[in-house]
Amino acid sequence: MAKIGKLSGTAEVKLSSHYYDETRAFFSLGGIQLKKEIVSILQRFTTETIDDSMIEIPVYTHLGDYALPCFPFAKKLRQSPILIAQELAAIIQDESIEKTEAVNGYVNIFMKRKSFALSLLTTLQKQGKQYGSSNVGAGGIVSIDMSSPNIAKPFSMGHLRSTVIGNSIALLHEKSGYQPVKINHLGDWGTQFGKLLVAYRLWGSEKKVREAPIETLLALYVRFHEEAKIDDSLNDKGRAAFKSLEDGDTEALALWEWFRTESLKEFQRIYDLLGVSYDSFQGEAYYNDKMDSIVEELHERNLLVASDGALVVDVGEHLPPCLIKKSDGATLYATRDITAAIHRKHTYHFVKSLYVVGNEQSLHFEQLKIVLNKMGYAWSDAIQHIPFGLILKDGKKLSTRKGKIILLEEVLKEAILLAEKTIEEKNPQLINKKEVAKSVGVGAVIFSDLKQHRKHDIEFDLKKMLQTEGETGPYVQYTFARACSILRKAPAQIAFEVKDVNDYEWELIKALKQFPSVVLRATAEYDPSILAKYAVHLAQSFNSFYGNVQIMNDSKHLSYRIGLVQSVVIVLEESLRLLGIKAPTEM
RNA sequence: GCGCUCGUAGCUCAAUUGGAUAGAGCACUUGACUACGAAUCAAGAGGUUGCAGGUUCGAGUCCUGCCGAGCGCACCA
Repeated sequence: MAKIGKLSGTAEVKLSSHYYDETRAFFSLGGIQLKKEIVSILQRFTTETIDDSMIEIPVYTHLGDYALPCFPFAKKLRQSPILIAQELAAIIQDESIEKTEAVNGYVNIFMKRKSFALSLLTTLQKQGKQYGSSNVGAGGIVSIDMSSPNIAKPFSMGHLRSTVIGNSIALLHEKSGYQPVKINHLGDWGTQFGKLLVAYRLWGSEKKVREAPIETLLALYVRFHEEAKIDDSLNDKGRAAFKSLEDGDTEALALWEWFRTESLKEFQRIYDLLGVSYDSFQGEAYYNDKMDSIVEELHERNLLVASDGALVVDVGEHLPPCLIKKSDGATLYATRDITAAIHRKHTYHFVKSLYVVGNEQSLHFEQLKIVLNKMGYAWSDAIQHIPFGLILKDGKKLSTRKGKIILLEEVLKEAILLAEKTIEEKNPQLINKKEVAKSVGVGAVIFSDLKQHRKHDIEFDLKKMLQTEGETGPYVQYTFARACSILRKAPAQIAFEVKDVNDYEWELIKALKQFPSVVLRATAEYDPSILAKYAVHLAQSFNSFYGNVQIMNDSKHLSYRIGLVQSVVIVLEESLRLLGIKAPTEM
């Protein structure tokens, strides 16, 4: 009943408080600390307690750069917020503040643009790519379970999400001072292989598999499920075949090994395209000989219960029990995942263990954590499911079993082809066309996935995915290339001087200033979309600046504007890198 | 039936975690390339935030109840 909601509610609270701690930690660091600076300035003028979280950035530029809403003080001071704001605005002054205004109960604060800009640009020049880096992770190891495609099946669009989200989360954690360990937990074990073995023995041919491994194996798998609908005994044969595999049948093992090798070859091609690498490929099969001792441990702790011939762990009234062994003695997904979790803890001593796995598996991870907790492992709290929405086609889930599937490789190829055509049209004398087309095409696909929040289901739309205009990867890449182009033509320089700051430049400077906190927030929330949206925002600010301000033909402002462009180049490139997207200097 | 995740412009998504006039992109209409890259920029139009209550100075955001969508609910992973 309501108990379930309560349980998951607790988990949510934990998550958000964790995020809050990291944000806190960030503001106490030496990097960007503007909110804190503002707080300490404001605090001098009132006895009321002011917190970082009370400072906000106004929606409109004409309302200032920062604002303090005075409503929370009203009740205690027994005075109208409008008056409080007026009083505060009248007395606040600081060398970094240009002016303050009281509007509708807000104190609006306008910063001194010149000194603000000078200090930011100086910081950026000094720190370069290190800008936005921090040590909130304090070197802690974070294992990330990601991608994890199933052997003998094609790499589908569904696995794209886990791969690119996981990759970006790893990069973000690294930037924030953690040590990520990327684990590709291959789906290379389980009843499905028993079914595949049966199908291969019944209808398969060695020659065909050699010619087109994945395609042939997929066809066999789909056929199995079609025929099993009519002949249920096939399912029993599949289960039996898996059992014999698990018991070490040499002929079955040889076939399995062969299927696995062929699959890995194909996957590697895609990972090369995406530019994703792994620290471990230990899939489910790796844990085959490690499960007995775990089952034994469960038994010793009196957690195993016999139920309809199977062995289960009771995880509470409101959840279905966690299945450890089937009635035929074979293991299950949960058995392997429990074993893997313990093995990872022993191997990596992680401070966090993340699982970038689809929304639909949240029950499994809930069970996993409870079982580990019942085993006495306090670190079960460090396990965190990072769910994401499904890729839907016509509003429905894609299903391998029904052969309803979209191949990632074909989507990527199409994207690259389109990028090639666009380059041919817009920049035909570009030197390394192929390489750039790859970066842009793949960038478009990755970005279209990362820019929306993880948890949303995505309706698959090839046209949208290949788009290069508007809020897209290629838009950000194009902005970067444009900025690089200016730097190529600009005179080399070291020092710069800020004469004045116009509105276009000011927007850009404020956007640059946000980067470190964006990185931290994206890390803490395991949400690359925050960074992707930021990258678009920064690119928009730059393009607006570019379209309205003469950079090269104004010697008075030249040095400072070049410095600004250099800063944009640094932050855009770093943003794209953290998303796992390449940034060509020309396109 | 129960649970999880959601519901914002025609479409895809934002909204600084409860703050000011709910913002972008796509598509549509219009304007700008002898200033640095037009994969761009500038402008226009587009809204009862699924519905109904509640909490408070203030709700797209929090609470309750409906309606709708997707996913999940032991021998698949």
